[in-house]
Amino acid sequence: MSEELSPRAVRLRDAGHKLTNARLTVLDVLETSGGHITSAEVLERVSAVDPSIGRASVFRTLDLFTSLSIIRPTYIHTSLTPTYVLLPDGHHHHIICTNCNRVIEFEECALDKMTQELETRLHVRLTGHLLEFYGLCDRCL
Amino acid sequence: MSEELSPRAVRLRDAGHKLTNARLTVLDVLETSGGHITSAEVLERVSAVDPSIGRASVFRTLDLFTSLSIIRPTYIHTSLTPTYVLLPDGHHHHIICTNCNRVIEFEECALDKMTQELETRLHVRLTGHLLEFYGLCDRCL
DNA sequence: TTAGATGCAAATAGTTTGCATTTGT
DNA sequence: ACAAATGCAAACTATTTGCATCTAA
Repeated sequence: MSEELSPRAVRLRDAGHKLTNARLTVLDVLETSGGHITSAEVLERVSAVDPSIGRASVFRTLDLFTSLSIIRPTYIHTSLTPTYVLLPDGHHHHIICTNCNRVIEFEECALDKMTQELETRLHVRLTGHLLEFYGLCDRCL
Repeated sequence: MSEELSPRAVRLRDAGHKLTNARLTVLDVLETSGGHITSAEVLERVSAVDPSIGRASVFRTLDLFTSLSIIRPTYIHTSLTPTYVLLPDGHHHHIICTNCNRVIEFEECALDKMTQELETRLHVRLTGHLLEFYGLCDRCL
């Protein structure tokens, strides 16, 4: 089985985890999802690709990826289900419209200095971040 | 019933919602909780204060407060339960240790300019934000 | 070879809903 | 007075667990 390994798959393997079919499939679904996806959608797409992969493994994989900071669960509007956000380079930024729940993504990086400052001041090692803004989008103003 | 109204209670009333016993109790529990609290803890403390308040009302209130940006659900470590974070002045910042799940809060405000820049560039009105960093705390390094 | 990961199905837990009743304004 | 909110309990849905089996390294 010699597919191209995505950088995240390498990260996974380097952290000492096996590159199983279930994990690689979930990873691929996440990576081709555009960045925001609910667990229900992951389940659906995974079993479209390979129906033999069980629900439990998908959840176990999502938990594993979360603990590795590969993804991050966040709330968009459903209270019952989180949305998983891929953390592309260990970070992610978006705006959530509190009226229509639209998600607007944006790029920035004023946080690099802040990261360094916090690492020094608080004696921590930071590997990623999520920045969410809440407000009204142009359509809802 | 003429208690002192907290600024958030005023905000609630001004948004056209009734100041019911259930809502004021949930608000008080949140405000005296230190800022991070799960729905289970809210339920527990609310019914310790007034056992006649039903579960459903607590959830309805948490949803209402979320939609008003009074609180924000976020994931700390359980995948099944979110943690509600009070948004003190419409924003909140913390670091989550991905090893021990400790939450470290910090102050900052380099985001004010970013907020203004985004409002202009993307034609949105922003009312709050949540900034989460992930990494290892001093005890886990 | 073997620790780690899986799939299944049943169990669990958290949240939501419908509706008759109550309450804030 | 009356729309809005409530409490109850049942219904629902998402997630987790235990365990025998399988598989990547």
